[in-house]
Amino acid sequence: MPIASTSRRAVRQPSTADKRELILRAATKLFARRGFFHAQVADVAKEAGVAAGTVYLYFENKDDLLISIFEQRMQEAMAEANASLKGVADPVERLHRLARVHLGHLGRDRDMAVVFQVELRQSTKFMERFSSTLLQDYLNAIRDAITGAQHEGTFRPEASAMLAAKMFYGALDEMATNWILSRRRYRLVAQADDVVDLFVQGLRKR
Amino acid sequence: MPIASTSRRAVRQPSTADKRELILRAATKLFARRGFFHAQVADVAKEAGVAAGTVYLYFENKDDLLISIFEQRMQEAMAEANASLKGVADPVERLHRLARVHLGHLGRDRDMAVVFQVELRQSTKFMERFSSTLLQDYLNAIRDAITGAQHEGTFRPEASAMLAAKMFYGALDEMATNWILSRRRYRLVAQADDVVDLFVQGLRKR
Amino acid sequence: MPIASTSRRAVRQPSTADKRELILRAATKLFARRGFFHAQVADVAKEAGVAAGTVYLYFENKDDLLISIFEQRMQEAMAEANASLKGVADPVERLHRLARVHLGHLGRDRDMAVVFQVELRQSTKFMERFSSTLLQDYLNAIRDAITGAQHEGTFRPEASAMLAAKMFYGALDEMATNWILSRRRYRLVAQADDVVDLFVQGLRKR
Amino acid sequence: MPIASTSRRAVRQPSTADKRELILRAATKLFARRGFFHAQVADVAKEAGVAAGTVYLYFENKDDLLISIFEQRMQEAMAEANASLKGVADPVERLHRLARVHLGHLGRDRDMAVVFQVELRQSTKFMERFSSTLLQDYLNAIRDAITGAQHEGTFRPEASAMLAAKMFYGALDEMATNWILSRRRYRLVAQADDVVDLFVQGLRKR
DNA sequence: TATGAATGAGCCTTCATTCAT
DNA sequence: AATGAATGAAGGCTCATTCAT
Repeated sequence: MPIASTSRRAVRQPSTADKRELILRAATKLFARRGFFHAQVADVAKEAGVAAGTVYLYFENKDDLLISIFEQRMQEAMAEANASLKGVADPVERLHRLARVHLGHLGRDRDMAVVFQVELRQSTKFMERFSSTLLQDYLNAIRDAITGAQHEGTFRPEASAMLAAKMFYGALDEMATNWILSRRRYRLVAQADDVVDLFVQGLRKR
Repeated sequence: MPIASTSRRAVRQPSTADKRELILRAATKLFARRGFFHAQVADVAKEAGVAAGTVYLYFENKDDLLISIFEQRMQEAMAEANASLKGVADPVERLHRLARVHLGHLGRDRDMAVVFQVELRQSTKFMERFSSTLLQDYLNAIRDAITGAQHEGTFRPEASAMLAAKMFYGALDEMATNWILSRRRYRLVAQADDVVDLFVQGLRKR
Repeated sequence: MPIASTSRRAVRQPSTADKRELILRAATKLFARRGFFHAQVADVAKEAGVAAGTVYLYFENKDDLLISIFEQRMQEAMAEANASLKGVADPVERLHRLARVHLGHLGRDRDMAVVFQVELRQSTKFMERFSSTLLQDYLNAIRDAITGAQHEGTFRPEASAMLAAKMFYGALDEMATNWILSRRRYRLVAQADDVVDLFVQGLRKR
Repeated sequence: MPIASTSRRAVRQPSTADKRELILRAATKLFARRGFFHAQVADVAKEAGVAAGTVYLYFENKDDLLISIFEQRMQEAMAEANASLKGVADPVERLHRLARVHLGHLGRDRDMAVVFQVELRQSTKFMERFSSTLLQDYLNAIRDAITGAQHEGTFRPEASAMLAAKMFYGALDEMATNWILSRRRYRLVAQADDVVDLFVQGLRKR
């Protein structure tokens, strides 16, 4: 037993939370590489180093595995976004921060990105669940920044803030999808500022 | 064989092409409503009014059904796009035309839109196939319009045309996805011009 | 091909009804010998000479297999009973006929008897289904014979006809169960008359 | 902790025997309500307020649980029967006593009755075990009473005592099964005397 | 061409049992 | 003695695909 150990966790005895996370990572990897339907629960278990039945001690069923990946990672991304926005008042800067967190988060873990950009969209069931809750919050955050900029006179007041927010999200989403489908290996987050700039400036010469 | 009949089509005997189309429509409907994996080939056959085995006279396998929906409809959309662009020189107008064809095509058949926006994205296998061919052509068409506008001095030359093209596509794609997931029933194509305008003008006040 | 074949059935091409019966017989055999829960559907299929999936073309699920054995055989027994009772007015003789059909039917097919006496009673679900319908009809038939004999003055009027009917059924049922559990091989139906006689005469000396 | 406790039992610390009984009661309840195969050992443990593993400290396996219920309760019933018969010489009265103990015992605990009348009969394995030992003793006791009555001249000598014994048992068994399957709530033991009377008198008018 | 009954590989999930603590 | 997390064998059922007619 280590001297001055600060917690029992230090002895590397995998706790319940550890094992859940372990299975979630294994599922992310296999879902990303084989696709949700072609990945077998037994293989997820093997990848996680546990028995097949163990998966069912931590998750309801195979669907729950996919949903849990989404919820777990989304929650982490939300926390990251909130931290990044804290104390930032300038609407344009807030858009930059949101774009950086969005692409930064996905760009950090390719398997997870594949699950988010591909596997989670395989059925309207998952998509509706996603789009009606967390995505709505995200779109609202974008829209609020845009409205804010309109109120302070930076953005054109006649543009529909919600339409613009969806376009903004769609553009980032497309960047992410392009990244996972591309053979080239580039830093996804590097595109964040350019995307925001183009959205703000528009294409037309002034 | 009828003697003076000009074609067998005249007697409304469903021809080979008719039956293929029939099955494709049935598949589109069921894939859209139940999801590709949950839709059964036997049900597609029943919906089309043929026997299960008949599906395999027209299509290799279940995957081929999905791919064929994509290719068939995409081909039609491409023809529509080319017709719409014919003789139009103004780059900004070309962007408008592309957006209208894109959203117009999807907005005309909800089941087909679901297949395009949801079911076709359920595996990187389909997505890679899609993005490396037809999508590439489409992105190039957008990019060319943008480059054209840059050359004629309408658009800012420093903006990356390819990045802008992807953003443009991503924005339209998001409009389509929002439309199929929304309970509200609105005309998707009506958003085409606003999307293009915002892309061209940008958000910032001049 | 037989010369004077009266029907297509004569060519021994197993028809749908044949296959259903085939599976039912295989299920009866395996359920009787291994028990319903320990018998596997795959083995039933193998015994019937069909693929596992084929069982599900004819039956909903494993439970349905058990229920169908019951309903099929019960229906046959009912027909036999009705034929045997036709034109017989004497109540005591009717009791004899019922007992002979009851024990005769079970005694003719040991596997089926095991399913009826053992496997069908493994859950209140099956038992309630059984006892609330067909068994009720059977008990009523016994009771009616008893009531008839009471009205004509042969049987004591103070005895409860329904209680007596249940006892009568219980006694026959016990004979059947004893028979299938016994190592000795005797003719079950041979006990029918003795059981009825003892019921009618009682044990007490007159 | 009480000061003058005379024994650990006094503080209601469940002893080994207590816990075994606790688990047996829990098993009886769950087997009766869900059926032996659908009841899970883990649920039996939960119902008994112990951990799943604990069940295996007291019983070999799940089958042993069912067998133990049978043996435990049967033993109690046998003791009850012996006490009830003690000092009773009249054969007819002995039959009355046996019937009353039989139906009285089952009628006192519905869950246990379900286990005896339904769950224990789910396989020839259990049934053979049962019928070749305890049931044999019981049948012999009935038969002996009948033979006794025949010797003293009360019962007809030409009736087969063993056949009559089985019929007697079968009739009581049917009463019990009817009781557990009936929605009506009546006292099972109340039927004991009527059953015996009818057996002794017979149906025919004298 | 068309049929649709038959196939059988494949997979999710359950749950009795074990065993390190 | 007691725990309860972990195991992994087992099996019911589905469904894409085939093929004799």
